[in-house]
Amino acid sequence: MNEPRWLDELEMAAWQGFLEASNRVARRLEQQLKDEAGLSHPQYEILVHLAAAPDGEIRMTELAERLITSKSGLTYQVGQLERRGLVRRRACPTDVRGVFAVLTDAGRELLHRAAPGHVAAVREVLVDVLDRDQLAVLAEALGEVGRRLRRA
Amino acid sequence: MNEPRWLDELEMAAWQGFLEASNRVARRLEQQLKDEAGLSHPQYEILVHLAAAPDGEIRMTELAERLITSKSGLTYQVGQLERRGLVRRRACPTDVRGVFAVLTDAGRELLHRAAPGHVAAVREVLVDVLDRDQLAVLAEALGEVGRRLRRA
DNA sequence: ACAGCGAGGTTCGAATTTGAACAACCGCGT
DNA sequence: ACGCGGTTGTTCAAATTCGAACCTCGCTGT
Repeated sequence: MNEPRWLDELEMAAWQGFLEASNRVARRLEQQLKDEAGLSHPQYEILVHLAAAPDGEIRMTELAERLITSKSGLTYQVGQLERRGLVRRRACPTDVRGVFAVLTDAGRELLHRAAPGHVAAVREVLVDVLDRDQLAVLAEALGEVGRRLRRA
Repeated sequence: MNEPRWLDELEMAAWQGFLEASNRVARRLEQQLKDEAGLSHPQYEILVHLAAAPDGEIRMTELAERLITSKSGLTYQVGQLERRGLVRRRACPTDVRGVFAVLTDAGRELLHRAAPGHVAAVREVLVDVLDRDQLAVLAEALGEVGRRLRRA
């Protein structure tokens, strides 16, 4: 506990900016998705990842890692989506324990309807607010931040 | 409902980087604070804001806005901190409805003990990962993102 | 003075989240 | 073959979050 290297002005500004932007953006998108598509952000992300995967299906554990959420949390949300017919579970043929989350037609359809509004919101709150240079630095810098934490 | 403007590669990289970094950083800090100080991140933030305020006290609504949380959420967390003697409530003299959240000595003390480890973690996951130029862009760009959402 | 509009906080119920505990199972090494 | 450590997904209780309803009260216009 000998070296409290505090943050200087620039570091503090970056950190606080990051914190505030994270919270506000998350809050805004949560609301937008709820209003326009009846989905929570975690649920929307599940659909997005499934839609991007081959055959629209991903193993539960793998999906939980991509979504950066707990396994139990994913079990719950997939359950919710399953009740609404947007996702379905499929047993893994090669591993009895394994379970695939599979995007249904209804799920894919809802995603198609929800995506435009969501992208528009993402543009409004972040992408269209910044210029190309800023976007490039964001991608580079935050990409590295994420990558490091992914390993740890 | 005309054709939506999808995100190009750079925009997508920036957005995904932002999302992943937000989640992973939040998750990491949450864990760090819980382990080393027995505080959740929202709780830590409450202490920080109070410590930075004149007389270590802030009105509930004002505090909720700064923390970017709901009023009811703040009521709950202040309740938790109060039970632990880290914060105390004080009636507002000029407005009977008003309530100040006040940092206690114990709260200030715990914050002093928790801060070094927290700052170290912030450095480890974000600040020390980036160079000065990147920090400057982050501060500028995300500052603007936050500012816009604050108004809306 | 006073009615009405809104702000300030809390309370309430419903929805989520997390980690720990569990049960079942895979597959490597001997 | 067989034992065991490590995985997989779910269940469970506890903690947290949110928004809506609510009550009290401050402020403004008349």
